[in-house]
Amino acid sequence: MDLAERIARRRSQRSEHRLVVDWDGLNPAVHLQEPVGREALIEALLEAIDPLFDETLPSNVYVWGPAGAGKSAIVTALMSTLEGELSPRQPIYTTTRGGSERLEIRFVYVDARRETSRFRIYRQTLAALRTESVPRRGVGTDELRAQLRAELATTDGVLIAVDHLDEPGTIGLEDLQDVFASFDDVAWIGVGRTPPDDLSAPVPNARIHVPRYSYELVDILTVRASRALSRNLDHDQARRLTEWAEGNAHDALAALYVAAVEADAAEANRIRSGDVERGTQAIPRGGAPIGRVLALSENERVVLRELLDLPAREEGSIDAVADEIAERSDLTSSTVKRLLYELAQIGVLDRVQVSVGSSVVGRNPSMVKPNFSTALFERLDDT
DNA sequence: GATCCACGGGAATACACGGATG
DNA sequence: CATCCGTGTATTCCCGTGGATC
Repeated sequence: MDLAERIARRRSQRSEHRLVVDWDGLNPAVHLQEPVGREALIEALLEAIDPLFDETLPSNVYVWGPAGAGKSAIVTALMSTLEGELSPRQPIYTTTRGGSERLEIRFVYVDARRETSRFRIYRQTLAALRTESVPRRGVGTDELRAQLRAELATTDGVLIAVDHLDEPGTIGLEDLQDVFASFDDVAWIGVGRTPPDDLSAPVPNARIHVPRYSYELVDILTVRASRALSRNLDHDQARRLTEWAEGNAHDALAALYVAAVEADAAEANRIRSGDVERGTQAIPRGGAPIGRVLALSENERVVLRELLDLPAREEGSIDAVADEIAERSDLTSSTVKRLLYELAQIGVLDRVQVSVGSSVVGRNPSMVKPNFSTALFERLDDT
């Protein structure tokens, strides 16, 4: 979108009193093409993968830092730009025997929250590299690995970024080493929260620490808001959000998103401080990131949706809640119960002791409550 | 026929608590 | 008083089965 177009769009939006021009601009799970306030880190990352620019694969890299520090933002932006700049837009070469066709290094981003098995990682990588369809079932992991190996031969190597390692429910750095151990023409960037010293697996020498945001977060909110809103965000409100979020960009953006929803619903022409207030109240600090929740399987999200729809979800043991949800879905109570426990284990739900009357015998039941922004989930979880 | 993996259910383990035991 | 035991529930762990796909 060029400048004139942007201006025109704003004017027309303004005249319709639309505050929010582009919801994705505020979506914590969607990253900017051009990260803000992380120039030094990007430089460090480029340095680590420098051999690429001589058309050789770099060594593996480990990127780590706390939640909401912008790891995904940097890595996704880097990978998509590299794929755009250094890889052919479409493969136009024909493989002439003995010909010296110039191959290319390719770039793939994999979200370990979605690709939870070795099979899926191979599959996702393969799907990113080739245009023909990739089997989902009926073919073994070894077969898929062989197909990937064959596909790699048509490239000069692949740099694969695997995000969200070592989170509850995702594979770890150790698994990643193993998955690509037998590939010479693959280098990877592993991304996780765990400090290298706390990992038992061998960690690549190239390590990039992404620290929590401090002042930069104000700029990020400001830039995001300027893209997403037809009116600028007050500097004070941006500051208030970053302080409340203690530097966690996800939480700050999520709160801003909800604030925008409030303002939009009220047909306000700017985000008011009451909106920000309600935004912050709608986000559990340090809860599960919305991207985590959206990456859950269909049935896990069904369970969450039903849970949120339950008339009185504040009370009710897991057992009782599972029964109710089972009635409203085509899952068994037993399966719903298992899913609820699993969601609690990965931090999407919180388990809280239900204060129970004295008479009962046996272990005390607990109930679950969401540990993520339900407002955001309800808006972003389409289908 | 092979393969992956989501379901579903049951086995094993953890916990709560009153009462018995040392 | 500290520990163990029995009973009843909650929670975690595990694995066989079957659907969908190749």
